[in-house]
Amino acid sequence: MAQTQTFSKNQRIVLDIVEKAKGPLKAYSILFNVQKKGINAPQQIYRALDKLIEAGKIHKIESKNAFVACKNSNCEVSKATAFSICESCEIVDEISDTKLSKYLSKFNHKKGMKFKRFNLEFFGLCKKCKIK
Amino acid sequence: MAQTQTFSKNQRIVLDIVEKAKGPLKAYSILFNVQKKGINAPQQIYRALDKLIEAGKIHKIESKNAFVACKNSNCEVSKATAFSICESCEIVDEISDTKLSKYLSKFNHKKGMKFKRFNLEFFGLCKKCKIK
DNA sequence: TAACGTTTGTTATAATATAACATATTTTAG
DNA sequence: CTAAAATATGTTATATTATAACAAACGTTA
Ligand SMILES: [Zn+2]
Ligand SMILES: [Zn+2]
Ligand SMILES: [Zn+2]
Ligand SMILES: [Zn+2]
Repeated sequence: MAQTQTFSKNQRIVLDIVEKAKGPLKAYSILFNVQKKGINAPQQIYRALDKLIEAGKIHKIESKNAFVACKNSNCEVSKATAFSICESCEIVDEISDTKLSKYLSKFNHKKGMKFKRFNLEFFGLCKKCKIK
Repeated sequence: MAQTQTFSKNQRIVLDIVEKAKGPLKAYSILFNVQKKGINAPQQIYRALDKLIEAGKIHKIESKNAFVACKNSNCEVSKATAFSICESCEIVDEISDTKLSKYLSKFNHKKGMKFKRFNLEFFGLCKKCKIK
């Protein structure tokens, strides 16, 4: 069972914004959104993000330098993340597919490297953008 | 069969540096390396990189903002890339595993999204770094 | 309450990437 | 061959993303 974790003030503020967002948020857009709450500097955002990522509550979409809330509560997804990304509208969806996750977690490189973690990003066109 | 492609002067210079490098290179490190060859501005590097990536000769390691030469000549890997990354020494290795590639290329998201491309990054400790 | 680790606030700066515009070069088509 | 179009280059400036460094406050524990 996953440990219930307590977060600090800034961490809660950042998590809240990211969870309420419809899509991935950039760090500076988070900053802009929380300036009324007394957070003034990028450091404060990046520090909160670091902790939240470590805790698995937030993931970074590496190809976009943006951040999304984890959809899979109580799972170890921060070590096994997969996303689908629409190249047109940029919508991002976290993929939770047990088979895929198991397949990749078992995958081992020939060169003797044992993997601790992976991140997979799929790109394409979402349903809506295909129609247009 | 893959088309033999001709590259422009700057593109060849950048490709050459990246191919000769032992590991991933950052854009500004490429820039530094080619200043004696008359390339002076980041734009010139990024433009060359864009073309080379499109051509599948170079891949971007998204989690590191760095660039590596493609190991798999004559294949369509730019649409199906996988890398192993050592978290200690940061060595990067392009994975060419037909099964893995097929498995992921066939993978389709439930939400009706058809994927065109994916990028997978595995993290762990390489052989050398495990011993230390 | 003292010591320690964590979080915060703040200023400054580093690192990564793109915009915009003027030229030059190469390719294509009439 | 030659005008037009497409591609590539050079250059300056700027935008975006991320970290360094340091001082102060807070929270926990011994
Ligand atoms: Zn998740
Ligand atoms: Zn879309
Ligand atoms: Zn490749
Ligand atoms: Zn290593």
